[in-house]
Amino acid sequence: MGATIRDVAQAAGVSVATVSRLVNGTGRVRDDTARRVQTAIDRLGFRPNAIGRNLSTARTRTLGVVIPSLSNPVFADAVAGINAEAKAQGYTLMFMATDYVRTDEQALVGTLLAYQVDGLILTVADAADSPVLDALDRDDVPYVLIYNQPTARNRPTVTVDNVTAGREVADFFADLGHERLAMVSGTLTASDRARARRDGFVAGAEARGLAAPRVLEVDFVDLDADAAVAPLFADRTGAPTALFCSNDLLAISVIGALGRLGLGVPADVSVIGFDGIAVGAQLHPTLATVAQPSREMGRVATTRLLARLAGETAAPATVLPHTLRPGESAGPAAKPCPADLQVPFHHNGRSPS
Amino acid sequence: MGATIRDVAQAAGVSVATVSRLVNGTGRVRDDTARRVQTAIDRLGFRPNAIGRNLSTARTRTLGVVIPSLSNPVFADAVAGINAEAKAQGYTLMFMATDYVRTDEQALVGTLLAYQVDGLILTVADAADSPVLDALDRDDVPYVLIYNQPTARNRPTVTVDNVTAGREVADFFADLGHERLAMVSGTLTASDRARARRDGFVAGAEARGLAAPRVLEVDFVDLDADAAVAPLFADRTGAPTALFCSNDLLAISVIGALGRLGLGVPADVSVIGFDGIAVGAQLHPTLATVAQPSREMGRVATTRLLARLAGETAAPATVLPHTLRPGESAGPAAKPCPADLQVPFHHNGRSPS
DNA sequence: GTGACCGATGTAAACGGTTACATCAACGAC
DNA sequence: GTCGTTGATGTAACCGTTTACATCGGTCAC
Repeated sequence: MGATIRDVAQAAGVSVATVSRLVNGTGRVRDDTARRVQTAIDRLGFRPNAIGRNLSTARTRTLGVVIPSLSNPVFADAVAGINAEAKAQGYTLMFMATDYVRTDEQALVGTLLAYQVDGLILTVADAADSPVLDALDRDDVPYVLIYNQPTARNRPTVTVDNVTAGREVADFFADLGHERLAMVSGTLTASDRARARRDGFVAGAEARGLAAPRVLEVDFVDLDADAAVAPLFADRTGAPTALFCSNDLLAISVIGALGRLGLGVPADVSVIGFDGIAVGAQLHPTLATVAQPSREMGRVATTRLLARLAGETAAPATVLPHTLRPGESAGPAAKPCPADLQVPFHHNGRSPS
Repeated sequence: MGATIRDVAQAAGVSVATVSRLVNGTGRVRDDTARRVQTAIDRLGFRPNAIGRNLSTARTRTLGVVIPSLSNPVFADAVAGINAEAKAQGYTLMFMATDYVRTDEQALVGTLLAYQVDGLILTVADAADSPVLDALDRDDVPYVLIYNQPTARNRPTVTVDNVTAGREVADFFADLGHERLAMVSGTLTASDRARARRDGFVAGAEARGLAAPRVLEVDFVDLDADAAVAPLFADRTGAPTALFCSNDLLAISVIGALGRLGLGVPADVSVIGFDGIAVGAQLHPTLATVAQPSREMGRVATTRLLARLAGETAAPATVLPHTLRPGESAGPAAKPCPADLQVPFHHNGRSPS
């Protein structure tokens, strides 16, 4: 296809070493020689083959990224941040999505490593119990985790404090007068951070003297929100008045399902999500959420990884600040007067058959 | 870092050729030899270096992807489709986002080519006028466009029929009784498809005997929706009652801005978007939109690209079906004065029944 | 004039695979 | 016994770079 360095060298009447030196700016080249070589480069449309370069330098200036899914804006944002920082430093990304199939992590990372990526940025299902990470540690491959919960293994991680955030959500609800809390979470075994959020939430509820929140685990990948949410409200009198969803996408689906169940948000049920995806602020009602600085997390993770590649050793965990962002979807608990309790359900337009 | 094929060969007491043949399944290897080699591979944790392989085979089994942004779910969905198909065929992705900076396209594609991607899938600002595509054509680099508008150059493209879709939106509004239409679009020069949608929309309005829609061009990247939308409604009597937004993200922002202007959707203004991103169906009001099969577009584009890599030549443009998906954000025009009601000065071509 | 030094450039050996071709043993046909 | 064939394996060139080291004028101090 393209011209090689040898073609250029021949055309310019110099050796390949001279061309290489000029192209990379290593070593000095006399001005008139440089001009001659440059002319040849332009004429032949020479573009150095990165593969050849990588092979001889054993570095690719490529970063591997493995995330659960691109369809969730929270990951798309992080990747955007990674991409921006990587680009700024002259690195290119190769990325793969696991689609939440935990057992695929290994193979994806394997592929990336075969391509000799210089380092990896990943979100795994569970950082505390991960064959992939064990393998990376064993082979001394540089990597940084994002979103994952920091563990006793002291793996390099960029994250928010999920436990505290969960606790704050419980406080938030308690401050609004809610007494019966619940959580709707994606598969807990597939997400260490969801577990952390739950732990904080449950602990927070307990600290405020509230009944232990019911925790509903749903299949986030192909979600039937209506069916998933229904059981929570089968028993009307004991039904929760405040729902913590483990992520915003889930919260949005849940709010839709609640509407179809005839439950108003926030009139009957308050809902808060997690992530702070941009679209949440555009919803009606606007989505209350715990916002994570996703783009920034991607940026910081990249910075840390590149620092590590440059030989520096850094702290195991970087914790970035989260923000509990109130929204119209979460309001004060309905006054617990008996009258209210009798009319908790207004059915939607569909005529009963 | 890892063991090389030579290490394995030595450990197993065979030549590198034998190891290579076993690993790739090319050529026969005696059973006991195979076992010996396999043992060595396992023991050393040998993983073939893709760089070395690529250099000698001149193929990388890597696809380059260039899209405007990952933050727009419509592109994230397409990438998910590309990723799925590529993975299924044993290809890996390298991708880059232009962040709508048109002049960056060239450099990004250049980087990808330096990495010797086997082919490219891209969405450029304007397929009819694109130095990047000219260069790719000249160098005979295989690529497939997605989302872009097919042009006279017959470049391989996977898309929906944006013009027809735009016309259908005008029809849709007209059928609902709207008479004053407008469009809010991202920068037209940065998007050939936005132009096509506008052209169809304007033509459709004309065909129905409506006044030419006002077309508002906004900076989509950092959008101040409130300021952008305001001028349309400065004169409230002449203000449009139906708004076509060139994409869903824009529509969502516009709906928010309308609310802050005190305008109800759809009571005062009907809004329809374009793309069919999943979150639209979860909004309140649900977002009317022209849905494109984004994931499928990514999948098909990948299939076509891989076919091209396998030597097949395919049709220039694949047009996938779009769907005008009604939603609560678009409703009948508010009844004007009774006099107007009696004088329907347009009809839809079908005979009244 | 000689030797040290210097800057510009060339030579050739990696890097880690693939693969055309060579080699070699075993076997059967004659 | 010779020859041809076949299957298993080895040898070494090659892919496109980088780079340590060699080379070669020229300049300068003495």
